Amino acid sequence: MTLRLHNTLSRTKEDFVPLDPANVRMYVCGPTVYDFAHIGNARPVIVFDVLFRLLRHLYGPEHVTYVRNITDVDDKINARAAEEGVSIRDLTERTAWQFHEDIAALGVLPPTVEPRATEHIAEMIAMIEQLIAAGHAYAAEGHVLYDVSSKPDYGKLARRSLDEMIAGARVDPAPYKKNPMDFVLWKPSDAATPGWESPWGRGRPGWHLECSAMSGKYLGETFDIHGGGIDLVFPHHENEIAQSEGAHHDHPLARYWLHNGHLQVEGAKMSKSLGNFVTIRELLKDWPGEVLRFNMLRTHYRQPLDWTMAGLKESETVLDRWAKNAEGVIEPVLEKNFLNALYDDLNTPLAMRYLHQAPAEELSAGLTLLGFSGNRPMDKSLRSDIEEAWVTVQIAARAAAKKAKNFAEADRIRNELDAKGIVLKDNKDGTTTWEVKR
RNA sequence: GGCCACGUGGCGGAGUGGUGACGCAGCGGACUGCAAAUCCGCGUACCCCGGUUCAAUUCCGGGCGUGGCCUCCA
Repeated sequence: MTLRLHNTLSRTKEDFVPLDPANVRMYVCGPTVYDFAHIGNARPVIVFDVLFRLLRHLYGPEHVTYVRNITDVDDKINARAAEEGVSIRDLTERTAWQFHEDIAALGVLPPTVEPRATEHIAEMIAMIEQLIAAGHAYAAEGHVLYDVSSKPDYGKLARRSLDEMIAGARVDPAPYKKNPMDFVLWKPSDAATPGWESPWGRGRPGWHLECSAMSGKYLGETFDIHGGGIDLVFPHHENEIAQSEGAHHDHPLARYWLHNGHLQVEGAKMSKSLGNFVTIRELLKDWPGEVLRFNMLRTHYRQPLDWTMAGLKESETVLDRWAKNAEGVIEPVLEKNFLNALYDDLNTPLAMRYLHQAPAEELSAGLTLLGFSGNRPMDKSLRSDIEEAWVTVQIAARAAAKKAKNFAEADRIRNELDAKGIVLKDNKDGTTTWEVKR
């Protein structure tokens, strides 16, 4: 069974054949660091982490290069820094740090390379020069713009013609643009805005440029997989293609384009105006990171996902049981049906189906491949107000009461604990364990 | 307005031109002093209307609904 991936370029599933099996290369668009990452941001991070792990399994850990950037130059960053009265550097450093903490809690492996936009300004300027030389870009009033009419296949990823785009455009075209769809590669910065010296004056790069510059630097002109959220198909990825292919003699940028679906929260679009913006950080206060990860993988990555409290509870129920069942496995075994499900365009819900009736060895191996520790202890740290020693004493007292057939006292203790959110479980072997109730 | 996804049982969620995945919840049983946990067993579905077909939840067309993109966005 070979790996098959849904390619946005062709809108079909294709057999995955790497350019170089000794160096499988993947690029995923990372966060713009100006605020806490929300749960929607976590979806591509988790989904492509699973793909990263699967590729490492298939080709060997040392034969996969995964690049995920950090965007630390952006007008939203500038605005937020001004708002908070902090330096841009402080804001981006702090936010990047928070992002790393959050996704580490989700069981996400660090990528091979995590480049930052501000450290690749020279590469971006060089790329602009290549684009101008190739006739794909022009300077105008301190800006440099990409001339979309210079690339006949512009729109091939989004499957939209220039005419359609222009007809649907709702923004006023800037006067210095030759074509309303031309997009910015470089724009001027005033004294208060971060900027770098360039042949076109002091300025800063356009949003799309950094990904082209950094993917080219670390993965070469053509690499295997490019991933991101479905909203990035247009304009971001379309423009990345235009830039990279324009600068690289039309060599294709990436061979497989993968896009994850969006998520909703309790049936509604996540938006600031609805006040239902959920950050990873907030969720981690109430749920173990692995539960969030599990909840994300219960739905196929291309499907829309409704993020709900009920879903999280169900995820925790199943994951707790699995963790218990997989405990103490010495020799994990990857089962064929499970693997084949993942090979079929990362069908994690189907893969989990096989885990449900898998013996402990297969369960353990499956959980590990999906990025779960496989023997997660019950996370009691979420309720710091519970004193474990006291609970242990209460359990002992109840055991004594039961032995003396004083069931009224035994039940009283159990009820008291229950009122504090502690549920007792009498195991078959005569021991009693406890869990935190939700 | 233009382009594009999705619509499966109480809930979540795969998949398939013809035998009702799987999970959660629920119900019944075992176990238990009684429960919980655990184990065994059970039920209910394919948005609407046409079309193609011996046969459609699955293919095609239309409708409705939800969401995405077209402007910063995972």
